Order: sequence, then structure tokens, then C-alpha cells
Amino acid sequence: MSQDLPVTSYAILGLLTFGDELTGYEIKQRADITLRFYWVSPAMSQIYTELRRLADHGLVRADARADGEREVTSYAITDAGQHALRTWMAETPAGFPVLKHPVLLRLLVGHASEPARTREMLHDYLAELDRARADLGDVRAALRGADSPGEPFRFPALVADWGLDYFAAEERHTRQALASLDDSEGEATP
Amino acid sequence: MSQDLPVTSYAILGLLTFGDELTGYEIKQRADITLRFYWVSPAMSQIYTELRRLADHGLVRADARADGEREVTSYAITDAGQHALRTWMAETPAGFPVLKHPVLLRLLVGHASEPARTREMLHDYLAELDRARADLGDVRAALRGADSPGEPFRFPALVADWGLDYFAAEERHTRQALASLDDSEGEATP
DNA sequence: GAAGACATGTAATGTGTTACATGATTCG
DNA sequence: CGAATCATGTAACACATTACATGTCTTC
Repeated sequence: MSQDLPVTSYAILGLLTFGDELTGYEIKQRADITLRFYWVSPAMSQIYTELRRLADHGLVRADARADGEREVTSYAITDAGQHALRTWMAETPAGFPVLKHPVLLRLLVGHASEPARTREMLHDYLAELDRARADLGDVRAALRGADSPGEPFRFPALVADWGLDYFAAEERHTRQALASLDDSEGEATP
Repeated sequence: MSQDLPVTSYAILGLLTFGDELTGYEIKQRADITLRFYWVSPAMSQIYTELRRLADHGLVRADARADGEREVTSYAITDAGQHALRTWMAETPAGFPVLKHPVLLRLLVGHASEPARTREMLHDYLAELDRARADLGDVRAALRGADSPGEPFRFPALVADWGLDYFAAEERHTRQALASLDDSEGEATP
């Protein structure tokens, strides 16, 4: 009955379980502030493609309404969609995370690079981590007040906290790597 | 001059910087124990495709030799390959890691699942983390003896340590999430 | 002599991106 | 009134996976 959909489909479906109807555009915005950190933020075109597919399967309902001159289409999850999501969560194993970590990839072949360049890359990463942590911190702050057990943002708050801890850990690991590099190459620099 | 190649191309090129010539098959094995943790382990067919491309660009040299009845082709990085890799590392920004974390994705929409199922998923993840940590630990152990500054496996050891710390952090975060879930839902279970 | 590892590839397919295209609405 | 945002899509293409196909070599 429930054909397998790509995970991103279920991710979008999941975004529609927080109550309101959303346009493709709004879904993109939500994805940019939440999904981005744990999955991907699909391109706009991808979102519209997925919404079409979900609608074809009856998992979302497309609500077209006129907004002045233009047609705006909002999407809401259907009962079938709720059911499909639950089934997917209950019956398919989550699977192990896939990490595409360009910093670690480059560090792995660090012997093919200038030590100074490697250090620069790690410092750049620290700066980006800081920005990411600030962004996610803003999201986390916005959830306050509705993040207790039983409240709507309980689970988003849980994963936001996880994400913040993850960024903190990455920062530590980066500093450790830098320290380790300084131990050896640093002897040249007085 | 140096057209942009996909990152996976450079990853394979990087695997060839550790001295020896490798067959496609051997590259797959190396990828399975190293790249897997920080990037991806490409499918065999993908590896052969990339090797063909790298050879077309003159970045690797294909060495066909007879091994009994069959032809076996080993690949070695060329000077042009070394140069391309260095240029890539020096001139293109690494970019921020992309995390495809199905456990966090599902936890995000935890309100659409049975609490018991969510807990089960987290416990499954703990078990998988344990296995991954053991695998990476074996790799790390195999690097011992050549992992000091200046030695060939210095950088692989650095990233392996990073990876082990990352797994440890994930384990902590998982346990924290479980504890948080127990705090609320656990009240029902005496 | 069968099983499993070694070794190499083609074909079909799918997920997802970027580029392109279009137009309305809002805000300064 | 121009820029930014809102809103929706099509087309071309790239990266990567799975399925399929083939055969040798090694080990039990």
C-alpha cells in the first residue's frame, strides 16, 4: 500500500504536522531553519516536485486560493499522510547518519597541503560553526515557552538542543586538531 | 586549466596519495574503512567511473598488468594529480558539513510517533554507534606506530580521533534525549 | 568442486541541483 | 518606482545508486 517515498518526502510531510497549512515557499523557509541542520534544505524546485508527488499519493491536500491577482497554493497533511508518516516511522529503520564533512576529508589528506593552509581551513570552520550555532540558537530561543513535554515544540526543542551540543562538540574537536597541529608544526614559528 | 571535479573525485585522488598503487577494488576497501566515516563510500561502479574520469584528465595513471589469465588495472596519482589536489585544497573553500541524520529527523517529528517507538529508535542508534565506534577504533589502532608528526598516518590518525570523539558525543546526546523522554513519558511507567 | 573473494564494467533509474522563466505584491 | 520578497514552475544536467552481467582466483 504505502510505496516507498524518498526520505525528503517524509521530511516535508513532517514539516506539515505542526498544525498549519503552508505554501511551497513557506516550507522552504521552515526547512532553512530546521531541516537544514539535520537533513538538507531542498531546493525550491525540489520542494514543488515533492509536493506534487505527495499530492498525487493523497498524502497532502493542495488548497488553491486567490490572493489578489495570483493563485497561491497551500498544502496540508491529510489523514492518509499522517498514517503514512506514522507507518514509515514505526516500520522502517532510521538508518545510520551520513556525514559529508569536507573539513575532515581535507584533513585526512593533510599531508598534501601546506600546514598553514590546513590551520586556516580549521579557523574558517570555527567561524562558520559560530554562525551556525548562533542561527540554531535563535531557533532554539524562538521555541521557548512551548517546549515542555506535551507542548507543540517539545521535539523540535529536543533536536535543537542536540544540534547545539553537536556544534559545541565540533568546536572542541576543531580546537583539539589545531592544538595537535601546533604541537608539531608550531615549533618552526617562534 | 583545472576544471572542477566532484568532491568524490578528489576524495579518491586523496586515497592515492598514501604511496601505493591501488586497484578500483582496493580503493573501495580503503573507502569503506576511512572515507565512509567522513564522506561517503562510493559504489564500486562509481569508483570505476571516477577513475576513468581522473585518467581522462591525466590525474591518475592506469597501470594494466596481467595477473594470470585476467587483466588487473592499478591506479597511481600523477604529478598533475598531486598538483590538482593541492590547488583544490588551497583555493576552494572546504564548505560546511552536511549531516543527513535520520534519527534527528525522526525525533524532530516525534509527536507523530509512539513514545515507545522513539525510545526504541534511540536505543537502536546507540547500538549502531557502538558498532561504528568499534570499527573506527580498529582503524585507529591499526594506525598506531606511524601516527606521529611527520609520519605517514599522522593525518588519518587525527581524523580518526576526531571521529571517535564525534561518536562519543553522539552517544551522550542520545542518552540525554532518552533521559529527557523518560522525564516526561516515564511517569506512566512505574 | 563449491563458495567466497577478487576484479571490472554497462544500463537503468532516481534524487537533487542549477539555470532559466515568469509574474505579483510589498515596502521604502 | 525600483528593489526585495513572495510565489510557482520547467528544463537540463550531474551525481550516485541498484541491478545486471561476467569471469578469475583462492580456499576449504
